[in-house]
Amino acid sequence: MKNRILSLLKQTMDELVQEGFVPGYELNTINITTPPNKDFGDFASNIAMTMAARAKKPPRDIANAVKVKMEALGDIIDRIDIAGPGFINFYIKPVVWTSVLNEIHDQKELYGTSSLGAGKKVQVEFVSANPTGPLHIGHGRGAAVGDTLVRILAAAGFDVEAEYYINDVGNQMNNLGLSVLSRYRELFGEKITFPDQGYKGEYIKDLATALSKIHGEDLLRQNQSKAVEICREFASRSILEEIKSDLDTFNVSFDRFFSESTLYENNEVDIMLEYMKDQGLSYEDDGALWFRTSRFGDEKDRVLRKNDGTLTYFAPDIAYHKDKLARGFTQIIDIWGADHHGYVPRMKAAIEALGADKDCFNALLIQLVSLVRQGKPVQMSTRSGEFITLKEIIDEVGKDVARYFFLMRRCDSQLVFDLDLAKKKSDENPVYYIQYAHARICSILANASEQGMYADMETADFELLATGEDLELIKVIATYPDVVAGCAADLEPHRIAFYLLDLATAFHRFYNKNRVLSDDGRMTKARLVLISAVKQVLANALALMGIEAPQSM
RNA sequence: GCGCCUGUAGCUCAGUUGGAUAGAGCAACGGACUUCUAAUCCGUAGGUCAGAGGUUCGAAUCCUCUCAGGCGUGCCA
Repeated sequence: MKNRILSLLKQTMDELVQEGFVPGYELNTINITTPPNKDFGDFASNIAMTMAARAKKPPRDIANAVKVKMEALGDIIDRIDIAGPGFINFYIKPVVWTSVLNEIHDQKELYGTSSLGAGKKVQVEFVSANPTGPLHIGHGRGAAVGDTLVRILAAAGFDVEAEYYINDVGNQMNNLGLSVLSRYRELFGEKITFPDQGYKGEYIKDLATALSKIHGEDLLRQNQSKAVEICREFASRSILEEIKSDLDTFNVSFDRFFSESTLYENNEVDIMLEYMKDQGLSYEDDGALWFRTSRFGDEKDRVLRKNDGTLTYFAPDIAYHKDKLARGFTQIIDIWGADHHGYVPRMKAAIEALGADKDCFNALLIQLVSLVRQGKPVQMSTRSGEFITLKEIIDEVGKDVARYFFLMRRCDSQLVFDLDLAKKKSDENPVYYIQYAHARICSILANASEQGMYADMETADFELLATGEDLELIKVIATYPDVVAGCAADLEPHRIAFYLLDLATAFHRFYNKNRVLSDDGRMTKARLVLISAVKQVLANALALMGIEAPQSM
C-alpha cells in the first residue's frame, strides 16, 4: 500500500517538475511515513517542506499543488489534507485496504516476501564458536539473531547462505587436548597439575571418561604429543557434534560449516600472505610480519605472523574472507559479540586490501546477555567453567521463548534475560500473548467448521470490514511486507518481534469487541476471511523468528 | 589517554534514518466473563528524551563539550 502511494506521489512530482513548478529532485528525497496519529491519515509525506527552500515557494503552496494533482489521479485515495507546516496527509479509501485479504489468500506463506534482494548473493556468518565447549547463552543470542536474519533476507528475495566458521586450529585446541588429557590421567589416579589456561568445565571430565571407555589405559602409555592429539581430536569432534545438536533443537540451521583447517589444507593462508607481499601491503619488522591496515583507516598496523613464527588469528581470518569474496557474495555479514568491535576496522581494511568495496562487509555486533533469576543476576564466567549453557536455557524455558527473548531487543542494546518472566505462562510473557492470538483464531475456525462454515473468498463481502476494529486489524496486516523489507534493508531482525506484538494486540482488541461467529451470516463470512488472513500473517511472522504457531494452548 | 556502544515513564524497552501532541509492556489504581480460549480487553495516572550549547522552518534523532555505565585499546582468540 505504501508503495502504491509512493509511486503515485512520484508521478505527481515528475509532472510538477516538467511544468517547471518545482526544480528537479533526487529520488530518495521522497519519503512516505505513517503519521503518529490516526487523525493525520494513513500515510504522510513531508516532500513539500523539504522542497520549499529549493523551489523558493511556501511549503503549503507546493503541498496544495500536489493535493490537486493527486486527488485527480488515483482511485485509491479518499482525500488529501494539508496540515501543520506543510505535511501532506493521505487518506486511503477504506475498501481499498481490504484488497490485502485477497493478496494474503493468494500468496499464503509467501505473503510478506519481496524482490528487494533479487540477484544479490548474501552470506551471513554467525555463532562460529570454537569447538572447545558447549554453546552458552551469549552464543544463543547470536544464533537467534543470525538465523532470523537469514530467514528475513531470504523472504526479502536475497540469495542467502548461512555459515558457521569452525576455529579448529591453534592454541586453544591444544589447550582443549591438554585439559582432557589431564582429566583422563586423573581418572586413573595420577596426581596432576591442571593447566593454567585449561578448560575447567565439568564437560571436560565427561569427555575424559568417554575416552577411557574407548581406549582404556592406552593413552597413559602414549607419548605426550600423540596423546594430546588423540584427546584434541576426540574432544573437538564430540563437542562439535553437541553444538550441532544444540543448534538443531534451537531450530537454527546452517548451509555450511566451514573449517579453518581447510584454509591450510588448500594453502589459502600462504596464498593470501603472498598476495599481501606482492601488493606491498605487508612488511617485516621486529621479526614479525605486519599488514599495513593503517593505510585503510585502521589506527595502526597489525601483525600477521608473530616473531615466534606462528600466525595470529587475524591471518587465517583474512584468508577466510578472501575465500568468501571468491565465492561471489555481494554482501558479507559477520555476526560477532560486541567485545570484538575493535576488530571491525582491521577486517574492513582487509576487505579493502583484497580489492573489494569495504561496504560489502558488515559486522553486526551483538551486545552482552546477562541472566536474572528471582531479581538477582546469575554469575557467569567461562574461565572458571561456571556458565549457563544454551541447552540449559532451552530446557528451562523452551525454544520458542528463548528465541523470542533474544530478539526482543535491538542488537546493540544489552539484554537482561529474566528467567522467571520467561517461564511465566501469563500475559506478562509476550511469547504466550502472541501464540495465544494464533491459537484463539484456530479455535474459532474449528468451531466454524463444525457448523460447516469456512472462509470463502467468493461469497465474503469485504465492505463490511471497512470499519472499526476490523479495518484497524486489516491495516496492521497490510504493513507486514513493509516490515519484512525494512528488517532486511537495515539488518534489524528485532522489528519482527515488535511487529508480532502489535499484530497480536490488534487481534485481541478486535476479538474482545466483536464476535466472529454470529447470527449475522454475511458478517460471519466476512470475518472468517479476516481472521484466516490474520492467522496466516501471525504464522508467517512467527516462522521468520523460528517460533511455533500453536493450534491450541 | 584514545576508540566503539548505551543513557527515553518507577522497571524493561520501541521510536519508520530530521517531522506533527515522544509510544508500548510490566508494576500501581479503577472497570469488563449467561458471549467463538479472561494466557484476553477497556480506562486512569506516570516524562527536563542524562546535562549544556549548536546546526534549521522543525532535534530523542545530526555536530561539539560534560557526566554516568558497558566494552575495546595484545606479536590473545
